[in-house]
Amino acid sequence: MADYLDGLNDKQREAVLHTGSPLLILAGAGSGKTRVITVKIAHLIESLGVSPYSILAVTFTNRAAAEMRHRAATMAPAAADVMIRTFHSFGAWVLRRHAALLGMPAGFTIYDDDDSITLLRSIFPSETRSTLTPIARRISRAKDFDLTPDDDLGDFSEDPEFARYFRAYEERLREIGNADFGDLIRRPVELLRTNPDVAERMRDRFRVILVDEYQDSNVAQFSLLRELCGPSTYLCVVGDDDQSIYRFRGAEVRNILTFGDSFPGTQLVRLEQNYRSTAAILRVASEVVSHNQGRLGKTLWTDRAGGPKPVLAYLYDEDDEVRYCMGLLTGEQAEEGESSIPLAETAILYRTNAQSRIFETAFLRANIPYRIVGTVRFYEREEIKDAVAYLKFLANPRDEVSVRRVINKPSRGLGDVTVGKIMDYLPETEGDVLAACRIAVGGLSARASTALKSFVAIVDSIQQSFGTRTLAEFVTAVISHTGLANYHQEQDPVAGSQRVQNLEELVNAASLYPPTTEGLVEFLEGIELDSSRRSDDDEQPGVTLITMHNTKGLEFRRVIITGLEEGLFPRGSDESPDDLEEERRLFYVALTRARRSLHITTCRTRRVNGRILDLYPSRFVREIPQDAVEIRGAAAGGFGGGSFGRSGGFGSAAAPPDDEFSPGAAVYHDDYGSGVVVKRWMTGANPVVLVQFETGRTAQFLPRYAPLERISGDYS
DNA sequence: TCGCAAACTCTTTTT
DNA sequence: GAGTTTGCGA
Repeated sequence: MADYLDGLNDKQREAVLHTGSPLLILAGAGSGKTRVITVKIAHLIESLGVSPYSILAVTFTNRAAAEMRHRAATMAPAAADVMIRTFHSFGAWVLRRHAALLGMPAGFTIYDDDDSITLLRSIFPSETRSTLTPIARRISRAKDFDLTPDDDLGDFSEDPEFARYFRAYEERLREIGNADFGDLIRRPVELLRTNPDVAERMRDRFRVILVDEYQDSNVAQFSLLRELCGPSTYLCVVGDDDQSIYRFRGAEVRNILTFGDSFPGTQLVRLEQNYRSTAAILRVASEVVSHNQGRLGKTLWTDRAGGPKPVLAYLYDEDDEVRYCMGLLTGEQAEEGESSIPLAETAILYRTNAQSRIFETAFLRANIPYRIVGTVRFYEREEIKDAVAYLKFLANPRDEVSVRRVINKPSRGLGDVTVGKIMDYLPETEGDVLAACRIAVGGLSARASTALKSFVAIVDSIQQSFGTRTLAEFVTAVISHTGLANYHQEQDPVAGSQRVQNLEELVNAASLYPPTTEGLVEFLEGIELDSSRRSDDDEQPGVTLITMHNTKGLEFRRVIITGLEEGLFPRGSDESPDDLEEERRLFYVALTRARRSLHITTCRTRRVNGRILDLYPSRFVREIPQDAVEIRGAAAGGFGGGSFGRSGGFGSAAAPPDDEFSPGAAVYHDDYGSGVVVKRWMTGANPVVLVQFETGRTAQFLPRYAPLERISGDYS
């Protein structure tokens, strides 16, 4: 037996060696999932003689794809030829090859959510961005479910007009010839369904399909798998229903729950031995997730006994939270025997990106090195999107959205009115925007006409220089010719140089591609689909600041999960039981990232959007058995109505009757003094009140939890 | 058409 | 707090 099988446990080995029927590997957190997939790839190639060319491995993130590629190739060099891609990148690969069959230009580029909104705005100029944003989101969601405007969209919107928006959007997108994220999955499905010969060839090529993180697949992705799998395809999916955290973007836990029904004869292998965390950490995680109903069920175990008890810290506010974290980092408050955990082995986790700022500011001031994962993605930076828009326009001359972005950037006197006039000529030019500009020049005011001429001249000169030098040189030329570099430099002298640096990074990235149309398109696709690309590649080791979502697949020696407050995590708004369970799974993911040391913090007060909110510990905190954690901070003293100190477990809140706080009621708050309730509304099941205090400050509270009392003297 | 200021609202998570 | 919309003056 090949030596790569050494060191696998029985279940892992069973999963690797399995052949024949479809296989579902239910892999708990830290159970060696990636190892099993990579060994399986090596085994398929080296022991079973499967051609690497006929293996397709699909992941959800570029990071996971890169890691899998690396590990597989290390084990079996031939694995370098395996197609390992994200779902979206695979979809783009399929589309690129068969674009003509779907009436798309081969040089189509990809619209992100922002571009979709711009497109909607160009179709419905009288609607504001804020009305179109939710529509764009719904369209995107409908596509996740493999739906078209002709399908029954009742589940997506009560608005009967929704189908109209959706249809108009689809029509315009097809005229332009570009694809949005949803199309990267849905249109390949369409292609395979309507072109049996193409589907046949595809199935002939990919004899083995492996899918990672299957619990996060959506309906459209399931459809794609369905079309790709013929009677002789070997399909193996790996996932963990407890780690499904992307429902909001269409992920269907049901895909994994009902996998066996969809693919009859499925074998199930459970990987339940955890190699990552201590028993103390696993206990917390298991207890928390056991509160969920919809589970396949799975018991993680480890033989790694011992390790410090996880710490639950009750803190005053977010500043206190920062101090607490810094204390851990600098070793002042480190747990026994753990003072030597290096910064690079520590991660601070939070629910929303906005929570990172305060850590960033504090760490900068205290000179604590940190790296922040995933806030402003490289491609989403304004200057990058600008430069890319010029390039996209070059790749697809019908790309109205990109033209709208840059036609007046830097400002050359071409406003909405003029742009509208230009676009009116699109039908005459079959959508070619540059041609429309050329026609429009004649029918404009002298000023606008001159401005437009200069834009056309710039685009012309860019076009002519394309292909005459390396792609990097070309991109450099675009950035300087268009005036973008100067524009961003002057626009903001402080941030400007950073922006110019980012543009230089874009040039760097371009140097990897040839100066051909194909090279350009590939370059753009790489940028559009890989948001993990970072502009500041100073990979100095430091604390990791990261959202819980982003930690999937990662692990750290020490993990600090912050902001365990009701309303923040779980996020309170419009919570359905399903939403709540998803939040709980997210907590489970966060907890199981920790190898040895785990801290959980909860604050009684937090500034959210400039307002100070009184908060109550997350219900998830109450789901942790008291004896499973060491409690630090203000827990014993009690606050906010004394709910913490009560016997019978933390969290037996003494909730005042809700109707005490109707508008007009005079109230007294322990910290802010007296005031009047001005507004009262419901957030989920919780009433929220807005109080105007005599000091002039206003604040929102959950009266159930806040130290807020009714006093005599109504104003109503 | 542009730039500025004031008002307003909405607030997750990501390919 | 940020991003967006709206209104006004140049």
